[in-house]
Amino acid sequence: MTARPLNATAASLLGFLHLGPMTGWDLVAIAERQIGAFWSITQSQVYRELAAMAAAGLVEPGERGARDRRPFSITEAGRESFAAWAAQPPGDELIRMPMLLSVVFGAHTPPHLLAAHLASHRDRHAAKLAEYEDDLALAEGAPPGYGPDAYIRACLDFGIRYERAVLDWFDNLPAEILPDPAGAAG
Amino acid sequence: MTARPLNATAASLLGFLHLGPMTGWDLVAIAERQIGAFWSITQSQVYRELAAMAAAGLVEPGERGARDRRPFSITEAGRESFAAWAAQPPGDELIRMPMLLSVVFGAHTPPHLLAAHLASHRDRHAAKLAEYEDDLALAEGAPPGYGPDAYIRACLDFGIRYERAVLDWFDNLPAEILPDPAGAAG
DNA sequence: TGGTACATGTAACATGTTACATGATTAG
DNA sequence: CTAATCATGTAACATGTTACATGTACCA
Repeated sequence: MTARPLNATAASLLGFLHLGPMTGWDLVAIAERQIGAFWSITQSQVYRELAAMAAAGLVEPGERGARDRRPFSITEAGRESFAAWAAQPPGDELIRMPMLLSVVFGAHTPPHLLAAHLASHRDRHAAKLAEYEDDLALAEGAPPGYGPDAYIRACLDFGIRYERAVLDWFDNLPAEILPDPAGAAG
Repeated sequence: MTARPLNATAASLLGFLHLGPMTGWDLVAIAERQIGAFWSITQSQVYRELAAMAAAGLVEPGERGARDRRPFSITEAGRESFAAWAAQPPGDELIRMPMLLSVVFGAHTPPHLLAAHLASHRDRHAAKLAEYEDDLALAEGAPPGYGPDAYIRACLDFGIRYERAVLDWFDNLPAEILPDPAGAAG
């Protein structure tokens, strides 16, 4: 029915369904793991998009299994729709950093409070970096032909470079903004 | 009426209104210039939020001027609301990069097409970097006491580090993904 | 037998996007 | 006179978020 172009979220679900039939739950998990760093998806979105795509004939529900699992598989129309999406030039990135908003208006916040918030964010970014580096080590340890392909590794690499840049930024903030870099003794 | 906590978009409008009364148009322009890199706002959002905040008593419309300009000023309640927002720990960042989505599913796209899309994005990032670097040069050239404060400069610095990291990523993609880095002769 | 993880789904709402309608003012 | 820019606003829709309701199966 719907010839409307796919949105990126729906498209990514179709992308994963190329690997085989999956339930909404599976899709949430794989999306979180593989694209969570630069494309967040919530559970209710997944079920909503699956329902819409099923109505549009892009996916097909299979038999309900144990625990009411309902696997969806991609249809031929779904593959075509996905291919059309993939051929389009990707849109511009969207970055929303409430933390930087806090920084721009930093003059309105008690300095110790702003510093504490920044330190907390720095920790989170450090943790993410560590996580991505672990993933990369795993990827590189995988026997040839196994493990993530070059495309997926490139995304991991992006995450690592991004997090490193963010940490560098934290560590080079002027003392008036972040007096005592988290984790540093002196 | 509304004691509901501010959303970040509304809060940033209030933040700018600390500088003095502004019209919706002015706010769009200043937001685009100062926080556009990490917080996008559209015109219709601005007018909607202004209307909502006026209803909630956080801003007050002034007399209409030439060209029907309608300046809004922040009220005392608005200042309080903004201060409360600013004291909260900033939320997590949200990054949405359709380009990386294209990369993850890169195996489904004709290589020359993907490469062309990537090259185009690389150009855009290079342009942004140049723009931020110009801004920084301007900021550093300003006489002491004029020009952007340390907080605003820190955000600029973020933009520069971010764009550099992105460009480095492009320039280190494996040849199977981006065979001929844009702008490079050999 | 009780807690945790699995699994699906809905409802209500907030936020963001796109397109359009309308008109004033200015510069050439 | 006319095109560009300034300026406000609405309508319709798409997308994203949060909270909740319901129930299954595994494991200690």
